[in-house]
Amino acid sequence: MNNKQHQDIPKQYIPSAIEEKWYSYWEENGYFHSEPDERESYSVVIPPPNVTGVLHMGHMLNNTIQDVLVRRARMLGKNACWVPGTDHASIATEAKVVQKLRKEGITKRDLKRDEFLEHAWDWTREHGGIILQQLKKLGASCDWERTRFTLEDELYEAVIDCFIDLYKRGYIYRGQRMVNWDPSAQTALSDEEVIHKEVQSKLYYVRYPVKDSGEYVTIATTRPETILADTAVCVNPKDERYSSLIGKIAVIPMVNRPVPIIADEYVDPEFGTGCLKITPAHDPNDYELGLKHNLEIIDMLYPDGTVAYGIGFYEGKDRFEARKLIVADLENEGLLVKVEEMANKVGYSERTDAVIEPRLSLQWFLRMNELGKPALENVMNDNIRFHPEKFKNSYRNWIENIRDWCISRQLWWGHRIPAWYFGDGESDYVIARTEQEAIEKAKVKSGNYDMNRADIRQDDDVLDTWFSSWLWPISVFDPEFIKSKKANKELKYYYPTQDLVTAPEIMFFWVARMIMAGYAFAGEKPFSNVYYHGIVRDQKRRKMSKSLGNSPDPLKLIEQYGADGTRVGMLFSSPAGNDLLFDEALCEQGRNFSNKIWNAFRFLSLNIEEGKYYTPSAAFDTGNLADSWMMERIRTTLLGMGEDFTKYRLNEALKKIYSLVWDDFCDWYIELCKADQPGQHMPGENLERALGIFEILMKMLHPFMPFITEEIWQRIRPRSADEALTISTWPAVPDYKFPDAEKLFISVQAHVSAIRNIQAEMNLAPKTALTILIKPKTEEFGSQLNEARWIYTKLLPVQKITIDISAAKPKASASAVVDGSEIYIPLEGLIDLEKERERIQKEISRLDGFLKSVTSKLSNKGFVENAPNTVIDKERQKKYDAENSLRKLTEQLEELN
RNA sequence: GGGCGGUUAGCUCAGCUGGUUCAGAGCACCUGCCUUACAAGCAGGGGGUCACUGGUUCGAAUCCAGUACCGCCCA
Repeated sequence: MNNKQHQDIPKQYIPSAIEEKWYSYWEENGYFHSEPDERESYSVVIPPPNVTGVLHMGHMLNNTIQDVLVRRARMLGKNACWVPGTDHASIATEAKVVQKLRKEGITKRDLKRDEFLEHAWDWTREHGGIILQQLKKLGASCDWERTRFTLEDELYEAVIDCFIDLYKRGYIYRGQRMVNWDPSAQTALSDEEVIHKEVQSKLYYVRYPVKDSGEYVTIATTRPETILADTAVCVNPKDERYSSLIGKIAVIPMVNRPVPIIADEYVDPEFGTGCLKITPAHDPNDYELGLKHNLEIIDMLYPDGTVAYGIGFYEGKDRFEARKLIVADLENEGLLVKVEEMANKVGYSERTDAVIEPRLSLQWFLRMNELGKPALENVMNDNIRFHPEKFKNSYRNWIENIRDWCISRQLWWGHRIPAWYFGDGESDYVIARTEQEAIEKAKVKSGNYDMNRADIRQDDDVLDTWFSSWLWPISVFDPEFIKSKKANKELKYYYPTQDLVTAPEIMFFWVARMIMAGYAFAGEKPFSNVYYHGIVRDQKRRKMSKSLGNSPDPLKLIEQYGADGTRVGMLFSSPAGNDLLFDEALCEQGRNFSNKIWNAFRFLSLNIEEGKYYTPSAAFDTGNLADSWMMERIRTTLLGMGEDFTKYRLNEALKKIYSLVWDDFCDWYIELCKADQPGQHMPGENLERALGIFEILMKMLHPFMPFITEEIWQRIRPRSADEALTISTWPAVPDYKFPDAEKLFISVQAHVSAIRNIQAEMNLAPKTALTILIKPKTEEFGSQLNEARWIYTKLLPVQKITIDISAAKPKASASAVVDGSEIYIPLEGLIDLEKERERIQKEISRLDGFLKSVTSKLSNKGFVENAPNTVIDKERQKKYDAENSLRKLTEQLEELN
C-alpha cells in the first residue's frame, strides 16, 4: 500500500460513493454465480416476495440474514448459491389489478379471462422485479442468472405436473365442502388464510315458537341473519330443561319454517341458553350436525355476501345490513328476548380483511394426512432443524390437527386447474395437461366418442399460490423433475438446500408445505435448517405496515446510513425468533461503526510515508505483547463466531467482531502502534502488522458489512479480480495460543484504567505528566510488567514509571490496588485528600462486601464438603486476594489521615 | 378452550452446561476532554431485591412447582 492511492481520504465515510461501484464489480465478475462443481454446495432459496411488491423492513431483515449466511459460506470455500425470484401472489396481485382497473372504470366482470390476464401481465411487467433491484442495494449476493418467477412457463408447467401427479396418486379430490369464503375477493380460502380476531360482538337471544304448544324455545346467536337458513334447533340430550322438547317442531321466525328439535351431545348446555340453532349451510359445526341428522341445507347468501333470492327477506342486502334489519323485525314481533355484549373470535380474510363466511362450495382439496407424516417426523427428529427449536411445538400441533387443504381459488391470476368438464355431474371431469388430451380422456370417461372441444370446458379456477411455492426448492433447480422424476444435474447438486430463512408467520403456509412437497416428490427434505426470525415492529410493538404508515422506507435508510450500517442496525437486536423493535438509532449505531472502521483505516493511511510501499504482514511479533494479545483475541473471537454461526446466533457473532474491531483494535491496538511523538509516522513494521491484522478483521466483518470491507480491502493493496474480498477465504483459527500474553495484557489494561480513573476523579488535566510507582504483587509479575512498561508510556502521560516490589507509598499520593498489585501516583500539591479518601473508601466497601460473601461461602460446611475442589480452591484464592487488597487499601487510607 | 413463550438497568435485550464480582451489553443519562484517525469520537462514572411465592441443592437469574401479568400460535 502506498500513499498515492490514499490521498484525500474523507474524514467521514460516505457509503453512497462506493456501494454501487462494488455491487457492479461483484456482479460483473460473476462472483455470485454458481455452477455445480466438485466443491461442497451451499444453497439457499429466497422466500420469493410478491412480484409486484416493494421492499419493506421485513424483507430487509430476512435478506440481510440470508446474505450473511451466504457470504460466510462462500468465504468458507463452499459453492454458494442463493437463488432469487418472485411469487405471483395470486390473490394479492389480482386484488391490486382489480383495484387498478376499477380506477379506470373497468370491472373484472366486464372482461374475459384473457383480457384480464393481459392487464395483469402489464401490471407485472410494470412493477415486477423492482424488489429484486432493491435487494441489490442491500448488498444481497444472489445468483441473479438463476432468477425465477412462479408463473413463468417452466414453473407453471411444474405446478400443473404436480397437480396431475398428486391427482393420480389419489391425494387430490373435488368435493362439496364447507369452506372459508371471502365475499370481497369472492373466492374460497384455505384455513391458514383466515385470521381470527377477537372482537366485541352482540349475542342475540331469540324466541322460536314451538309448534302446537304455545311454548317457546330461546336460542342465542351472534349472527341473527342466519336464522333465515336455520333447519333445526338442537339441545343436549342430558339437559333436563329441554328433554320434553326433543322431537317437537320449532317454527323459524320470519320465514315460518317448521324445523325439528333434535338432541346432540355437541351442544354445550352452559353456552347461551343451551339451545342451539342449526344452520348447516353457514357454519362448519352445524354442517357436520346437518350431515349427522340428515337436515335440510339452505344456502341464503350470494357469493358476494348478499342475501340470496328465494329467502324471502332482505334479498340483495349485505349480510351485515340484513343483520340489523332482522334484529329490528324480531324486536317488532316481540321475539327478541335480550341482547348481550360478548367478546368472540371472528375470521377475517388475510388479504382483503373481509369477514369470512363459512360457505358450502364445490372445491378441489388435497388430502394432507399422508403428506404430513414424513414432514412431521423429520422435523421432530431434527433431520430438519428449526432455529429456535421452540417452533417445533407449534409445527407439531399444526400437522397433528391438519385438515385437507382447499387448493382451488376463484381467481384468474395463477396456475389454472387442469380439470376439464364434460357434463354437470359431480364426476363429469377429467384431469389433463392439454385440451387435446382432455378431449381424448373425456371420450373414454363419458363413452361419448363424438366429443370435440366445444363439449368440454376447463375449470375457471386457479390454484392457491402456496400450491406453487411449496415446490420452490425443487422447481427453481429442475422444473421438469415433477414430471420426469429424474433429477437433473442442478437438482442433484443443490438439493437439499442448506438454510431457509423466513418468518414464523408463514411456517404453515409455506415451510411445512415445502417439507411435504420435498418428501412427496424428491423423497428428501428441502433444507436442513430453518432460521425463523422475528417480525419487525415499531417502538409501540405494532407490526410495521404500509397501511399504518409506521414503516420507514428501507431505501431511504440505506441512503442515510449506508447499506452496511442498515444491515448492522437490523441484525443488532435480532436474535432468532424474537421480534425486532426497530429503531433508527440502531442503524445510526451501524453507521457510526462504519465511520469508526473508516477512520481506523484513514489513520493507518495517514501514517504512510511519502513514496514508500507497505505490504500488510501476516507475521506478527511474538515479542510484542500487543501483537500476541491481539492475535489471541482474534483467535478466540474466530472460535466464538464459529460457534455462534453453528447456532444461528448471528447477532452474537456480529457483536463479537464489532467489539473486536472497536474495543480492541481501535481503542487499544492502534493506540499502541502509534509513533512516540506527535507528527511522526508510525514505524513501518508496526504499520504493516496493523494492516495485516486489519485485513483479517475485514474478512471477519465482510458477511455483515460487505461494502465498506471490500472498499478498504481494495484500498489496502491493489487486487486482481480473483482477489476480491467477496471471494476470499474466511480466516482459519490459528493454531498458536497466547493465553499468558492475553492475561498479562488484561492486567496492564486494568492498571491503565485504574490510573485513568485517578486522573478523572482527581480532576487532573489530561496532559498532567504522571509519576507512576507500581508495587507488583509478585517478583515474577514485576518482571513481566517491566516488559510492558512501554504500554503505560504510550497510553498515559508518563513522566516516570517505576516498577518495584519494595516500593513504599510516597506522601500525598493517590493509590489503587489492582489484583494485588499497588499503584501509587504522587500528587504533591494536586491531591484532594478528601476525594482520595472517598475513592479508597468506596473500593474498600466494595471489596468488603465481596469478602463477606466469599467468607460465608467458605465457612459453610456443606459447601466445603460437597463442592468440587477446583471451585473451593478458587474461592480460597478469592478470599486471600481480597484480604490482601483490603489490607493494602486500609493502609493507604490510614496514611492519608 | 388447547399449545408455546416471556417477565433481568430508564429503553431494547444477552446471560448457552447451576459455581470467577454473575448480575452484563448497546442505547439513554451524568462528568471531563476538539488528545498526530474518528465529537458519527475519546476517557471516566451513576444505575437492577433478576415479576412473586415456595421447593431442589453446599450453592439458583439459571433447575422444579405454583401465582400474577404480558405476548404469540391454534381451535
